[in-house]
Amino acid sequence: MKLNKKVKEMEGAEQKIIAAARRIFQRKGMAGARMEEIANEAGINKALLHYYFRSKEKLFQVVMTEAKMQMLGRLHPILGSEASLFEKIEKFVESYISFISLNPFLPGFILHEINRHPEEMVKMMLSNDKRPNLNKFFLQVESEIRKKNIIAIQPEQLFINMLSMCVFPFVARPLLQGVMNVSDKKFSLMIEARKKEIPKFIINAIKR
Amino acid sequence: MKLNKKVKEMEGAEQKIIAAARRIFQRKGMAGARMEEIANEAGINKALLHYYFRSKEKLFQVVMTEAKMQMLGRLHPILGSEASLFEKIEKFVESYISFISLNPFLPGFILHEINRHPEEMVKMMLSNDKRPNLNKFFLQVESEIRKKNIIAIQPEQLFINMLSMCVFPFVARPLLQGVMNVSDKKFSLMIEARKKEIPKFIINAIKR
DNA sequence: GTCTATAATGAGATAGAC
DNA sequence: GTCTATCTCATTATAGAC
Repeated sequence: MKLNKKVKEMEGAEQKIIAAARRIFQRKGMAGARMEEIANEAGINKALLHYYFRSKEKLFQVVMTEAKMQMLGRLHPILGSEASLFEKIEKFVESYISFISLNPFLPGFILHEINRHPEEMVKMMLSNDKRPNLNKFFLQVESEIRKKNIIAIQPEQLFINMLSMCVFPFVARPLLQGVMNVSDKKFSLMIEARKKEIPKFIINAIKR
Repeated sequence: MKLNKKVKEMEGAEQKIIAAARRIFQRKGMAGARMEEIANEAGINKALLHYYFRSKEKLFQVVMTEAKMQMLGRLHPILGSEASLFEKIEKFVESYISFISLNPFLPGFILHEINRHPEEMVKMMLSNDKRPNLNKFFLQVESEIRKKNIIAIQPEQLFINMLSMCVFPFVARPLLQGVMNVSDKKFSLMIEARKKEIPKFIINAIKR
């Protein structure tokens, strides 16, 4: 779509709009976002939004498609790799938390929008191209169970536990900070610590 | 507000409206909900909504206040009780999952709205009355660590892990089902199983 | 491509009859 | 208390000048 010539600073209006739309949509959701707000955030005019993207819906689709690819695209490479199970868990947690730290509103955004249109959204998430390769991971877990290296656990449950512990703190951050009475600074440190703590926790939980 | 005389079936318009507002707001959020939709869901007229509750905002506050009390009110009784740590974990997980199973959209609703207005919302959540009594739980964890009954772990991290595993599956249900290719029926069974699986998982992870 | 001005629609809120 | 009809304003979208 654009010749990627070193990608200087501002890539023109189109990219500024997408960047702005990302920020606004991710924080407020499709229904809560205002086209004018996005225009202001991008430092341009409302009419330009419609010039580049025909409608709010279209602009939303761009942001959502990108979001979904980022969140799901990261599942495959690691969980489908050839690494050992424990190594895989360590790599996955570390990499997933690192990524979400850079896009903290992404998970909440996706989850909220999916709840508003479960059928279409899920179909859209999975149809396009690469359906996450969880089977390899699941088979590996079952194999380790048979070899008595880990306790008996449904692979799906293990996966849910791992994903929950990685993602939930971001989705629930303000609430958790409020309930536990924790500062921004301390919470960030705790998130950072979780990159190592979660794998330890999981491996402790399942190893024999 | 009403004499609770056996609470027959339909409790009049006011209750029907609240019930409808709950369903719509919880699924679509404040911004995504439509007054007309709520009216239809309640089987009454738009104007009646404004007769009973002056505005959309007021109606929203009713639903949100109720929601917050239900979610946070359940933290104290169990985590602040006199039970042993392991027992407490078992009780909490079982009870929290049971409750959310009956109100599956509640967590996502609260988390989304908090993200839209972090300051006010969190203040509102914690001000009113009972701030969750997590200190007792945290001290208990530290005591068990000193007694070498469990491994060293930051009590906050343990709490986050526990809450994540309980709540996240509901927030992310459609996505998880899509990614793991699991039917409604099977997912419900998995949730039910988690009441026992999560405590086992946690206790395995922390016990010496 | 980018703007200003304006049209078109959507949705919350009110008036007034019954 | 409950309804129909209507008002008002916010927001998406377009027209048209530059």
